[in-house]
Amino acid sequence: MNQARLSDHAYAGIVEIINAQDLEVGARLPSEAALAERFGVSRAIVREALVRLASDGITEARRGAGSFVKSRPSQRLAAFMPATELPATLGSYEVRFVLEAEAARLAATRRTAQEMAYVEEGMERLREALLSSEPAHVEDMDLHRRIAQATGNPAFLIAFDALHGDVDKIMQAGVDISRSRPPEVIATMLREHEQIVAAIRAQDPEGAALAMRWHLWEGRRRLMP
Amino acid sequence: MNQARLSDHAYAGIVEIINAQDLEVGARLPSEAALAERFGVSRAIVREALVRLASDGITEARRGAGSFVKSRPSQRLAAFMPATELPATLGSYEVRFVLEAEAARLAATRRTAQEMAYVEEGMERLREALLSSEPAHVEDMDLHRRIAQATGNPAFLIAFDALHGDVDKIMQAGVDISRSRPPEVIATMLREHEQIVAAIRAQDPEGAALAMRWHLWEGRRRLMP
DNA sequence: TCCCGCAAAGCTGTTAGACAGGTTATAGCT
DNA sequence: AGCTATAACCTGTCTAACAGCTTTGCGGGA
Repeated sequence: MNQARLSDHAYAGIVEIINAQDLEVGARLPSEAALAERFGVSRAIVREALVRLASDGITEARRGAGSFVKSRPSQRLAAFMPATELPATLGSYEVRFVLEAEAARLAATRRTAQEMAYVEEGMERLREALLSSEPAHVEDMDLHRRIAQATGNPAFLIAFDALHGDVDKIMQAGVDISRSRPPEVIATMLREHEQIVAAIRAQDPEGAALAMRWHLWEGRRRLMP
Repeated sequence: MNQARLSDHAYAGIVEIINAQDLEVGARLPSEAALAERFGVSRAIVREALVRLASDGITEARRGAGSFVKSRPSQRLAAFMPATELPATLGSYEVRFVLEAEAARLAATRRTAQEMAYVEEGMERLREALLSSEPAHVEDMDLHRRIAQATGNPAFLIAFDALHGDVDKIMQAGVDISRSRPPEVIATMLREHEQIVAAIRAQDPEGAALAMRWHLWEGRRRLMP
């Protein structure tokens, strides 16, 4: 791993100030200079942390006035709680069931020819990766992502990418397991994906949603029988 | 709106470099000094952008070596495409339908007494805010968030928070509209929320999901009749 | 010719100080 | 008391510099 930047400490420190001092939404943070002194770093470092906090929607800076709390970070996990602490093998699947099944349904409904080609390309890559019996979790996730994209609705990608870390972890685990397993498992995974893509190709919304749900369900079972 | 920071331009500029020059994952970006010169800003600004890009998982900095592409941002919209450019009034709703309906269902299934109290508290705040005929979009969103939290599954919160910006924008618009509307609209919104909470209280999964879907559907209709 | 080692150049990480331009609070005047 | 001007403070940005790490390239030895 990369060693932590000072601005990461500043980021965490500011979050802790908000939580520990129970700053309400709208409350003003200490000035950049004050924060710099408190953390024993330069103002530039504090600014790097504040820019991240602002882009994470936690704070908001008003020129000349100060930085203000925009939303309490107390339960905003994404930014600083590592994915390992989530009940990932179960938790993320629950969200993926509904999210990706709906994405598959919509992709089947209104994919353009171009989006379909993009999905097919992802399927082809996954096929090659699986048949070479190499770890294929990157290609796997990429195909799911392409399907989300084929909905034409960026909001699906936003939600998908937010879960990216967890999804990644799950698939990594899935690969580690399936690699030490008979090849029929790999063939099954391939078939499941092909059914999803086929339904999208055939513009069959219910079939696509069903195939996606089945695939995710089986995937979870493979992980924790 | 707040006027844009220079680091926002730098952020978008770097993203564009990656896309336009088709930099593969692992490719090296121009040095901070080079980027600063290209954008006509100081190195500090470029660093603020790079820290954000790194925290967004798009780039990775290696001390002494440079910054490298970690994942292609081509379609990672969340970070730099302003929510206004999304088909928010439609797009985000599509995701919220499935996501929040499922959250309501699960909340009804396995909420603890403590989580229920947390939801009730959010409902009470929303009631007060609506009855005082003040803008209540913060309380509105907060209640939805508490329901997502009552699932006990952090992944729902992650997905919810990812859509936070859009949801916020939608609700803001909703408030702006409903404030200039007859009070029966406000009463209706209140009733819809109360039905959702009541279903969760009664541990009625299907009722909760249905009420949530109805509420979101009506909410969208109120925005774009 | 090929390989190894070392030095130089380049890069990120961080600091200090400065100034422009905006906001807030205060002191003084009416 | 109410208003206004001004001073104090804050964010946004720039410049210059240095520490520590990595890569490059050159030169010498085998």
